[in-house]
Amino acid sequence: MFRALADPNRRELLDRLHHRNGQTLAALCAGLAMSRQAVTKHLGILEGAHLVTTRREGREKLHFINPVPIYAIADRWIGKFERSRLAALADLKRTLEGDEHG
Amino acid sequence: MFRALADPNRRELLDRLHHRNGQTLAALCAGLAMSRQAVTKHLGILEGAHLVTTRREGREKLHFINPVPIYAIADRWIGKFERSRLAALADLKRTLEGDEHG
DNA sequence: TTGACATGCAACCTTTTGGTTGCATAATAG
DNA sequence: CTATTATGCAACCAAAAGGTTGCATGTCAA
Repeated sequence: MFRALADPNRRELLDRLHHRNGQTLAALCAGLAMSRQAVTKHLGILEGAHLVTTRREGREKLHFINPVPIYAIADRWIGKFERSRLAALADLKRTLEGDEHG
Repeated sequence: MFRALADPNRRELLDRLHHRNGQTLAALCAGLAMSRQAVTKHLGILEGAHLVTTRREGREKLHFINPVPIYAIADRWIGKFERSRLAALADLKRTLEGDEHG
Protein backbone atom coordinates (compact mmCIF):
# COMPACT_ATOMS: atom_id res chain seq x y z
CA MET A 1 0.00 0.00 0.00
CA PHE A 2 2.91 2.35 0.64
CA ARG A 3 3.87 1.61 -2.93
CA ALA A 4 0.44 2.69 -4.09
CA LEU A 5 0.69 5.92 -2.11
CA ALA A 6 4.24 6.54 -3.24
CA ASP A 7 3.21 8.21 -6.50
CA PRO A 8 2.05 11.86 -6.43
CA ASN A 9 -0.38 11.28 -9.29
CA ARG A 10 -2.10 8.54 -7.35
CA ARG A 11 -2.33 10.72 -4.27
CA GLU A 12 -3.82 13.41 -6.50
CA LEU A 13 -6.41 10.91 -7.69
CA LEU A 14 -7.25 10.06 -4.09
CA ASP A 15 -7.55 13.76 -3.39
CA ARG A 16 -9.99 14.13 -6.24
CA LEU A 17 -12.03 11.18 -5.08
CA HIS A 18 -12.01 12.61 -1.62
CA HIS A 19 -13.29 15.89 -3.00
CA ARG A 20 -16.01 14.13 -4.95
CA ASN A 21 -16.51 10.42 -4.58
CA GLY A 22 -17.81 8.06 -7.26
CA GLN A 23 -16.26 9.72 -10.30
CA THR A 24 -15.87 8.09 -13.68
CA LEU A 25 -12.52 7.45 -15.31
CA ALA A 26 -13.06 10.27 -17.80
CA ALA A 27 -13.95 12.69 -15.01
CA LEU A 28 -10.82 11.79 -13.08
CA CYS A 29 -8.74 12.34 -16.19
CA ALA A 30 -9.94 15.90 -16.69
CA GLY A 31 -7.16 18.43 -16.20
CA LEU A 32 -4.44 15.89 -15.54
CA ALA A 33 -1.29 16.05 -17.65
CA MET A 34 -1.59 12.37 -18.37
CA SER A 35 -3.32 10.11 -20.83
CA ARG A 36 -6.49 8.26 -19.97
CA GLN A 37 -4.60 4.98 -20.02
CA ALA A 38 -2.06 6.23 -17.54
CA VAL A 39 -4.89 7.18 -15.20
CA THR A 40 -6.41 3.74 -15.76
CA LYS A 41 -3.17 2.14 -14.64
CA HIS A 42 -2.94 4.33 -11.55
CA LEU A 43 -6.52 3.56 -10.62
CA GLY A 44 -5.77 -0.10 -11.14
CA ILE A 45 -2.88 0.12 -8.71
CA LEU A 46 -5.01 1.98 -6.19
CA GLU A 47 -7.68 -0.66 -6.61
CA GLY A 48 -5.10 -3.40 -6.16
CA ALA A 49 -4.08 -1.77 -2.91
CA HIS A 50 -7.74 -1.65 -1.87
CA LEU A 51 -7.58 2.11 -1.66
CA VAL A 52 -10.22 2.47 -4.35
CA THR A 53 -13.24 0.36 -5.15
CA THR A 54 -15.26 0.50 -8.35
CA ARG A 55 -18.78 -0.09 -9.52
CA ARG A 56 -19.91 -0.56 -13.07
CA GLU A 57 -22.78 1.71 -14.00
CA GLY A 58 -23.80 1.00 -17.58
CA ARG A 59 -20.88 1.97 -19.73
CA GLU A 60 -19.35 4.03 -16.95
CA LYS A 61 -17.10 2.87 -14.15
CA LEU A 62 -17.47 4.75 -10.91
CA HIS A 63 -14.54 5.00 -8.51
CA PHE A 64 -14.85 5.23 -4.76
CA ILE A 65 -12.19 5.91 -2.18
CA ASN A 66 -11.67 3.38 0.57
CA PRO A 67 -9.88 4.87 3.57
CA VAL A 68 -9.75 1.65 5.61
CA PRO A 69 -6.27 0.50 4.45
CA ILE A 70 -4.89 3.93 5.25
CA TYR A 71 -6.23 3.53 8.73
CA ALA A 72 -4.89 0.00 9.02
CA ILE A 73 -1.40 0.98 7.96
CA ALA A 74 -1.32 4.13 9.99
CA ASP A 75 -2.47 2.15 12.98
CA ARG A 76 0.27 -0.41 12.51
CA TRP A 77 3.04 2.08 11.90
CA ILE A 78 2.01 4.66 14.38
CA GLY A 79 1.25 1.97 16.85
CA LYS A 80 4.63 0.47 16.26
CA PHE A 81 6.67 3.57 16.74
CA GLU A 82 4.58 5.99 18.65
CA ARG A 83 1.64 4.25 20.23
CA SER A 84 1.57 5.80 23.61
CA ARG A 85 3.02 9.16 22.69
CA LEU A 86 0.61 9.55 19.81
CA ALA A 87 -2.38 8.38 21.73
CA ALA A 88 -1.69 11.13 24.19
CA LEU A 89 -1.38 13.61 21.35
CA ALA A 90 -4.57 12.47 19.68
CA ASP A 91 -6.31 12.57 23.00
CA LEU A 92 -5.13 16.08 23.62
CA LYS A 93 -6.11 17.08 20.13
CA ARG A 94 -9.63 15.79 20.50
CA THR A 95 -9.89 17.55 23.79
CA LEU A 96 -8.77 20.80 22.23
CA GLU A 97 -11.13 20.30 19.32
CA GLY A 98 -14.11 19.92 21.54
CA ASP A 99 -14.11 16.24 22.45
CA GLU A 100 -16.44 15.36 19.59
CA HIS A 101 -15.73 11.65 19.67
CA GLY A 102 -18.28 10.61 22.22
CA MET B 1 8.13 10.05 2.44
CA PHE B 2 5.68 7.52 1.05
CA ARG B 3 8.35 6.75 -1.50
CA ALA B 4 10.82 6.09 1.29
CA LEU B 5 8.39 3.76 3.02
CA ALA B 6 7.44 2.06 -0.24
CA ASP B 7 10.35 -0.37 -0.14
CA PRO B 8 10.14 -3.45 2.11
CA ASN B 9 13.87 -3.41 2.77
CA ARG B 10 13.66 0.12 4.07
CA ARG B 11 10.73 -0.78 6.29
CA GLU B 12 12.81 -3.70 7.54
CA LEU B 13 15.61 -1.30 8.38
CA LEU B 14 13.17 0.89 10.29
CA ASP B 15 11.97 -2.22 12.10
CA ARG B 16 15.52 -3.04 13.09
CA LEU B 17 16.16 0.48 14.28
CA HIS B 18 12.94 0.35 16.21
CA HIS B 19 14.09 -2.87 17.83
CA ARG B 20 17.45 -1.37 18.70
CA ASN B 21 18.14 2.26 18.01
CA GLY B 22 21.52 3.76 17.16
CA GLN B 23 22.96 0.87 15.17
CA THR B 24 25.95 1.10 12.88
CA LEU B 25 25.78 0.45 9.18
CA ALA B 26 27.54 -2.88 9.54
CA ALA B 27 25.15 -3.95 12.30
CA LEU B 28 22.16 -3.09 10.14
CA CYS B 29 23.61 -5.08 7.28
CA ALA B 30 23.88 -8.28 9.30
CA GLY B 31 21.58 -10.98 8.01
CA LEU B 32 20.18 -8.98 5.12
CA ALA B 33 20.36 -10.47 1.64
CA MET B 34 21.87 -7.31 0.35
CA SER B 35 25.27 -5.74 0.01
CA ARG B 36 26.51 -3.10 2.41
CA GLN B 37 26.29 -0.49 -0.32
CA ALA B 38 22.66 -1.29 -1.00
CA VAL B 39 21.92 -0.76 2.68
CA THR B 40 23.86 2.49 2.56
CA LYS B 41 21.62 3.69 -0.26
CA HIS B 42 18.46 2.70 1.59
CA LEU B 43 19.63 4.46 4.73
CA GLY B 44 20.45 7.48 2.63
CA ILE B 45 16.91 7.54 1.29
CA LEU B 46 15.47 7.13 4.77
CA GLU B 47 17.71 9.94 5.95
CA GLY B 48 16.61 12.10 3.03
CA ALA B 49 13.01 11.50 4.08
CA HIS B 50 13.94 12.48 7.64
CA LEU B 51 12.91 9.06 8.87
CA VAL B 52 16.42 8.35 10.10
CA THR B 53 19.05 10.62 11.57
CA THR B 54 22.72 9.80 11.98
CA ARG B 55 25.60 10.63 14.26
CA ARG B 56 29.24 10.05 13.56
CA GLU B 57 30.98 8.24 16.38
CA GLY B 58 34.65 7.86 15.49
CA ARG B 59 34.80 5.56 12.50
CA GLU B 60 31.27 4.38 13.07
CA LYS B 61 28.04 5.99 11.94
CA LEU B 62 25.10 5.46 14.23
CA HIS B 63 21.57 5.47 12.86
CA PHE B 64 18.52 6.62 14.77
CA ILE B 65 14.89 6.36 13.85
CA ASN B 66 12.80 9.51 13.69
CA PRO B 67 9.07 8.79 13.96
CA VAL B 68 7.95 12.42 13.60
CA PRO B 69 7.41 12.38 9.82
CA ILE B 70 5.36 9.21 10.12
CA TYR B 71 3.15 10.97 12.59
CA ALA B 72 2.95 14.08 10.42
CA ILE B 73 1.92 12.16 7.33
CA ALA B 74 -0.48 9.93 9.17
CA ASP B 75 -2.03 12.99 10.71
CA ARG B 76 -2.47 14.63 7.33
CA TRP B 77 -3.84 11.58 5.57
CA ILE B 78 -5.94 10.22 8.34
CA GLY B 79 -7.15 13.70 9.14
CA LYS B 80 -7.99 14.19 5.53
CA PHE B 81 -10.03 11.08 5.01
CA GLU B 82 -11.13 9.80 8.33
CA ARG B 83 -10.63 12.30 11.09
CA SER B 84 -13.74 11.84 13.14
CA ARG B 85 -14.51 8.26 12.21
CA LEU B 86 -10.97 7.25 13.05
CA ALA B 87 -10.92 9.02 16.35
CA ALA B 88 -13.93 6.98 17.34
CA LEU B 89 -12.28 3.78 16.14
CA ALA B 90 -9.05 4.47 17.95
CA ASP B 91 -10.97 5.30 21.03
CA LEU B 92 -12.91 2.06 20.84
CA LYS B 93 -9.74 0.13 20.21
CA ARG B 94 -7.99 1.54 23.22
CA THR B 95 -11.04 0.81 25.28
CA LEU B 96 -11.08 -2.80 24.12
CA GLU B 97 -7.36 -3.13 24.71
CA GLY B 98 -7.66 -2.04 28.27
CA ASP B 99 -7.65 1.73 28.05
CA GLU B 100 -3.93 1.94 28.58
CA HIS B 101 -3.60 5.46 27.26
CA GLY B 102 -4.30 7.35 30.41
C1' DT C 1 53.69 3.78 9.87
C1' DT C 2 51.20 -0.43 8.93
C1' DG C 3 47.26 -3.30 8.95
C1' DA C 4 42.52 -3.98 9.77
C1' DC C 5 38.00 -2.23 10.15
C1' DA C 6 34.00 1.03 8.93
C1' DT C 7 32.19 3.75 5.77
C1' DG C 8 31.92 6.71 1.26
C1' DC C 9 31.84 7.34 -3.72
C1' DA C 10 31.17 6.18 -8.57
C1' DA C 11 30.33 3.43 -12.53
C1' DC C 12 27.55 0.05 -14.22
C1' DC C 13 23.65 -3.24 -14.80
C1' DT C 14 18.82 -5.12 -14.47
C1' DT C 15 14.13 -4.74 -13.27
C1' DT C 16 10.30 -2.04 -12.29
C1' DT C 17 7.63 1.97 -12.94
C1' DG C 18 5.14 5.41 -15.29
C1' DG C 19 3.86 6.72 -19.57
C1' DT C 20 2.47 6.51 -24.55
C1' DT C 21 0.13 4.89 -28.88
C1' DG C 22 -3.03 1.96 -31.30
C1' DC C 23 -6.64 -1.05 -31.51
C1' DA C 24 -10.67 -3.67 -29.32
C1' DT C 25 -14.85 -4.07 -26.75
C1' DA C 26 -19.15 -2.53 -24.53
C1' DA C 27 -23.06 0.50 -24.00
C1' DT C 28 -26.05 4.52 -25.06
C1' DA C 29 -28.16 7.83 -28.66
C1' DG C 30 -30.27 8.50 -33.05
C1' DC D 1 -27.98 -0.78 -37.45
C1' DT D 2 -24.70 3.09 -37.05
C1' DA D 3 -22.24 6.55 -34.69
C1' DT D 4 -20.50 8.06 -30.51
C1' DT D 5 -19.01 7.66 -25.94
C1' DA D 6 -16.58 5.11 -22.12
C1' DT D 7 -13.59 1.91 -21.01
C1' DG D 8 -10.20 -2.27 -21.66
C1' DC D 9 -6.10 -4.53 -23.43
C1' DA D 10 -1.41 -5.01 -25.34
C1' DA D 11 2.89 -3.64 -27.14
C1' DC D 12 6.32 -0.62 -26.64
C1' DC D 13 9.53 3.04 -24.48
C1' DA D 14 12.14 6.04 -21.35
C1' DA D 15 13.33 6.99 -16.82
C1' DA D 16 13.93 5.73 -12.21
C1' DA D 17 14.75 2.33 -8.58
C1' DG D 18 17.36 -1.23 -6.59
C1' DG D 19 21.41 -3.69 -6.61
C1' DT D 20 26.39 -4.94 -7.55
C1' DT D 21 31.47 -4.42 -7.98
C1' DG D 22 35.63 -1.85 -7.35
C1' DC D 23 38.19 1.53 -5.35
C1' DA D 24 38.90 5.54 -2.05
C1' DT D 25 38.84 7.63 2.43
C1' DG D 26 39.00 7.82 7.27
C1' DT D 27 39.73 5.80 11.93
C1' DC D 28 41.46 2.72 15.47
C1' DA D 29 45.04 -0.66 17.21
C1' DA D 30 49.71 -2.20 17.46
